[in-house]
Amino acid sequence: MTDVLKLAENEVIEVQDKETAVSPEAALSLRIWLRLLTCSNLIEREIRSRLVRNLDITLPQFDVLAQLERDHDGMTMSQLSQRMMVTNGNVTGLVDRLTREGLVQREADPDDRRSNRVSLTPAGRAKFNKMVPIHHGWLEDMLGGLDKDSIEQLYDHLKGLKTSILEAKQKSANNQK
Amino acid sequence: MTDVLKLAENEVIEVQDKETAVSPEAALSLRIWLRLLTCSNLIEREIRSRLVRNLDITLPQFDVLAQLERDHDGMTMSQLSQRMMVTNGNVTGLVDRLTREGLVQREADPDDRRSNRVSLTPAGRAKFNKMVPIHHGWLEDMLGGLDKDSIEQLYDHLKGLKTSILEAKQKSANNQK
DNA sequence: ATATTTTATTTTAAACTTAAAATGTTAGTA
DNA sequence: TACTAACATTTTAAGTTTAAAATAAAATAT
Repeated sequence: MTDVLKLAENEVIEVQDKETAVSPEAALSLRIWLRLLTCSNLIEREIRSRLVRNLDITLPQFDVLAQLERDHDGMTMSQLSQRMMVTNGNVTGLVDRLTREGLVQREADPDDRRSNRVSLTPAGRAKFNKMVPIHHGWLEDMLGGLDKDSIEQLYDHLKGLKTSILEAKQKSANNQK
Repeated sequence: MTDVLKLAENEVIEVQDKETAVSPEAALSLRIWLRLLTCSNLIEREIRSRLVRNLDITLPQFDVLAQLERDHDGMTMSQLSQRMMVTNGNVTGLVDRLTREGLVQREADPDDRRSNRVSLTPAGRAKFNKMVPIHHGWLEDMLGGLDKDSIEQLYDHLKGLKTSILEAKQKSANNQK
């Protein structure tokens, strides 16, 4: 029930997490979800703490900058919240704090007085560009143990998983009608 | 840059998320991380909202019950936080709220006055057992679009990913020394 | 044109989460 | 024994997150 990881020089570490704490008889769908969650949590926690320690920014704030970076015209609060997969109210607070830091800016949409357009400031863009290669290096470290083939196959299988989830979501949305 | 999902009866939904908002030229390690994160977020958000709506419990609280369910003797706060992959302080609050609800209980460890043992109350165990099959059904829905082979392969590849992440973690821990 | 509904956003309350500091306890050591 | 380090947990401050209610503007229908 415990992952034992063998490393160089006879080092051994034991890992106890959500996934390893589940019996092998448990349904496959549960086990795969827990393994997925464990991987996701491990990466996310590592990136989160490194961002704060080394680059002085929180993970959600980094995510906002990453979403805004590609759209030079900025985007609305709703678009931003949809891309980040969080609620509208959540984005309000994040953009407030980033505005206070001078990294993003809000502008009224001239055509729709309900909407704001949010975009990077030059300072925000500069800071993000400086962080990108460092962030990328961290990911390379964590995924570096996989050979090219495994990565490609994992990538494809995750595509299938994503499709399955979205189809289920769509079906349940239809049932609501 | 947008996922288009084709369903029965010419239905089409468009999805904008972290992953689809990234260019195909981006490094594979970044793309795979974003796809993994998207899958994880989609499942987690769905489970989270269904737990609150249908079973009147939050996801983190459900996670606590799930961890405690297998150990009839309970476990310490530290063990619990390690398994849940969250900080100690986080667990303190969760256990406080669950104790208030009467679903878990704290007991002093007779051998070590620093430690508490946390365990399910009968009410907590009963509630959890009632939730398990429902929770399982939700997962089956979301993963149901995958054939058996794909699932097995995905499961194996995630194992490799997990190992890669843990090895990187171990290496960076060694560099600290 | 007026009423209704939808959309975009913010606000609110409660819970969650982290990192860091603080507290109390145990173990190891000179 | 007294000092020190390690450990288990809680507390604190700041930020994150959700669901739901509130506000305001735009789109639609009658």
